[in-house]
Amino acid sequence: MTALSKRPPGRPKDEALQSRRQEEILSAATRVFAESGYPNTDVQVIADRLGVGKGTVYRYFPSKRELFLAAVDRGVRRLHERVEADTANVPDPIDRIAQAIHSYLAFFADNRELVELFIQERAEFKDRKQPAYFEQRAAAGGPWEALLRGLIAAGRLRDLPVNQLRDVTSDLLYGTIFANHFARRDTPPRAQAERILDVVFHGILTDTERRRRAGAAER
Amino acid sequence: MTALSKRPPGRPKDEALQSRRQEEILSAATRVFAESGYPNTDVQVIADRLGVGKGTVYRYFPSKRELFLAAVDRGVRRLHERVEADTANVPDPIDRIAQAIHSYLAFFADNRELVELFIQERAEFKDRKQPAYFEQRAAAGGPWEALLRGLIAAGRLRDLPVNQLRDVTSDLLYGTIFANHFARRDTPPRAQAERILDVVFHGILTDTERRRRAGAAER
Amino acid sequence: MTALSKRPPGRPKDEALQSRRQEEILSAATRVFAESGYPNTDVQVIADRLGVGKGTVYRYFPSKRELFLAAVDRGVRRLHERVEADTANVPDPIDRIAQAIHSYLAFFADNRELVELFIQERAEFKDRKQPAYFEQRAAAGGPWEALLRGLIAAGRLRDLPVNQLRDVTSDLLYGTIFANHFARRDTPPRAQAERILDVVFHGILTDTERRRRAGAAER
Amino acid sequence: MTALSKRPPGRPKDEALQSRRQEEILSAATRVFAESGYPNTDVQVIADRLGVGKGTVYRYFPSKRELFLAAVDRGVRRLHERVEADTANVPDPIDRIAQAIHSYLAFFADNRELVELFIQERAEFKDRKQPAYFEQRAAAGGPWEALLRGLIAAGRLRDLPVNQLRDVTSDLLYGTIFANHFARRDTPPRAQAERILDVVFHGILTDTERRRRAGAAER
DNA sequence: GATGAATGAGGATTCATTCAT
DNA sequence: AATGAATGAATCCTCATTCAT
Repeated sequence: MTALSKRPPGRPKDEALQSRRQEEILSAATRVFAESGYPNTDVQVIADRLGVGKGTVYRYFPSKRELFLAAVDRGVRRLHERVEADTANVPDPIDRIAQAIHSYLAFFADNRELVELFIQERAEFKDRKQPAYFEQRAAAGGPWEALLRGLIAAGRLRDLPVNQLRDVTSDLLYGTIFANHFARRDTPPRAQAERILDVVFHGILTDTERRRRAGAAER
Repeated sequence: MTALSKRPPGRPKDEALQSRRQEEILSAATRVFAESGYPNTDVQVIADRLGVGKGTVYRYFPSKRELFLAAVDRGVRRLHERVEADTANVPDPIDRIAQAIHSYLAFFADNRELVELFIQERAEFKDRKQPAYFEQRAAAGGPWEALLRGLIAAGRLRDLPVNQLRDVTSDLLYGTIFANHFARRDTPPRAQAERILDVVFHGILTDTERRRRAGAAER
Repeated sequence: MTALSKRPPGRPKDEALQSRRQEEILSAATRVFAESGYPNTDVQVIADRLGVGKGTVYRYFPSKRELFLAAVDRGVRRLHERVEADTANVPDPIDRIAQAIHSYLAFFADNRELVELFIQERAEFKDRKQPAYFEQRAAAGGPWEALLRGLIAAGRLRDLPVNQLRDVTSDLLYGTIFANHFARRDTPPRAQAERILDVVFHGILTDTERRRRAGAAER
Repeated sequence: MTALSKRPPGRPKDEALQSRRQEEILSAATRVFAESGYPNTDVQVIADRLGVGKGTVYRYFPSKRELFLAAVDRGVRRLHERVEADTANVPDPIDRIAQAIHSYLAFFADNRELVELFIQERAEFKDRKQPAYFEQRAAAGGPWEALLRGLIAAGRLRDLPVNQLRDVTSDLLYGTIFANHFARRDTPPRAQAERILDVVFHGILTDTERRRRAGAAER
């Protein structure tokens, strides 16, 4: 609202308040859903956690389902923002990949409860065409594919299908955060990122073994 | 029972019936849970699917919860058996790894519903110390670690911590089946296994890039 | 069946076996019902206690309800028989009353579980015109009323309505066995009978007080 | 709340409503439980009787069991209050006893359904250490024992153990209300109290018979 | 006759959602 | 706007009874 616009009569709607409230509710909801699971979560408990009435939660989200999905979407969005922010200023493309992997792991180390939400989304809302996470992954994939293509053209990455590169890496990360969570692993993100990168970049075979297999393949 | 042995009065217990029924119920339950999700599954539906009464299901499993967990455990067991059977006669250890990866992917391609169950187990039964899948993974890990150690000693695998090798590979597979399922990918297991192995064995960098990075690291 | 009667062809029905079985079942049922209460009692448990199949119980009693009521009726009958037997040979009528009271208390001391059954009968089967106990009490009351009338005529009992004498005494006994049971009192029947008789026979007032009240009443 | 105090947002809690509702529910529950018996009572019926939803009943009492026990406790409390109120201003201790007995019988004549509840409590909740009625009886017994002791010291009551006096009287009353209820007797409490008191105060023997027995005892 | 496998009606309880205050 | 009292649809599980063997 600029200084020039006519201020309407009566108490102005406080839009900022609205979205601040919404943010608070989503934050509390994320924690509670992660702790108790979607079906075992009472909306009442979320309200209690916030110190507001149950009706208030319903003023901001029309149903438990919408509240949950909004919490998931918020999580996916925040993940994306984090990775974007952390990689924006990394000049070398391969370093950018490395940084993205580290940011990803660090984000989930800081937001363990989101792993739960992602699982629950899938367990409860099988009707959603695709989980929010995968929608995002598909949507945000373009720039990364371009980056990979560039690296192949530059002779820095092996000439594999871009899809393959992307899927293997994404799946590995995805599996890692699940496994971290389920097996209650507590590896620091930095170390974990390095180990993953070492394998993804160099593979697990020794040079000798690689040559042997290359020879075998030729024959 | 010989002709001479006194037949006890009344209807004889049929032991075979017991376990046949149990198996049938678990199979139907797996499908229904996967389709509808644990909380949305009415035990009545499982019974209907089998053409038996609800009470019959409860004769064999004391609660919906136990039924579900038994279905999960059965799935984990069958996965393990499949991988065991497929790898038992592969002489070369590296081929054995490759075969295990292929079997794993093939198993889940044939039993898509199990991915759902694994998710649901985690979503609903957060109290279980660890999901059945991870318990199994920990329990069955020993032989694979020995195999990896042998390969390192033989100079065929890079001298990385065995843990790292194992976790990265396992996590990658784990992430793959989830992603396959969620993103509704339909890659044939054979092709998918090859792509994964290509990356895991050789990494994604070109030889040139590897040398460059090695040089950079030295300095 | 006399020695002269023609034995019918085929295996003779073993009537004695029938009623022995029935008796066994009632005995077990009495215990289990008393322990667990009617609605919480599984017919299965009664069968287990006897080491027979559930179906067998149903061969002898058409329903859980009938089984329960038969157990109650058996209890009432046995109480009656016990009192009859114990008092039959007591010549003096007042001694006979005293003996009846003692027998009654002794019977319930020996058959605590029957108190439970009487309660449960009333709690569960409010449709029965009157509990079995009270039916019996009404049916068997005649001889006792005659006895009381005789004692009044003989100037040994105060000239009170026979009803009053009977009801007060019966109610006192009835209340006593309930209270014994509920308050887990463990007074020996002999002592308890004596205390009751002392009050019932002589009242609780001193002679002085009785005279005082008699004087007051006259004025 | 003064004009100045800030009224908190939202619908204010109505404390009075709470306890009014609770009382209404207990009253309806008492009637329905008495009519149908605990296990045959559907909470829905209680709600219907009140014209509220089933959920409302559960808002005030966490389970059918708790609701029932609260109804019993309320009954015991009301009985106690009635007797207290009726006897408080009776100066002569023996008259006080007489009044207590009358109040007790009158209370149950007015609240027949409570007899049912007491039975049902015992039949269904055998795990409660002691039925509410007996807990109350033990708890409230002290003053009465003191009163009896005083009367003995004053030479107005026979020198019998206070326990005996109390138990016999209590048991008689207890048995009376049960018998009234079961045998569907409809004696007015005033008349019934008088008959009971007549026996309890003076006993049933004639003076002649008492002397005879005293003489016999001496020899 | 005896048995126990199968059944399904019945009932307690929960909790998302509504709406009067 | 905010609240929390009220609601009733939804669902798990039990167990008396039946009946094939």
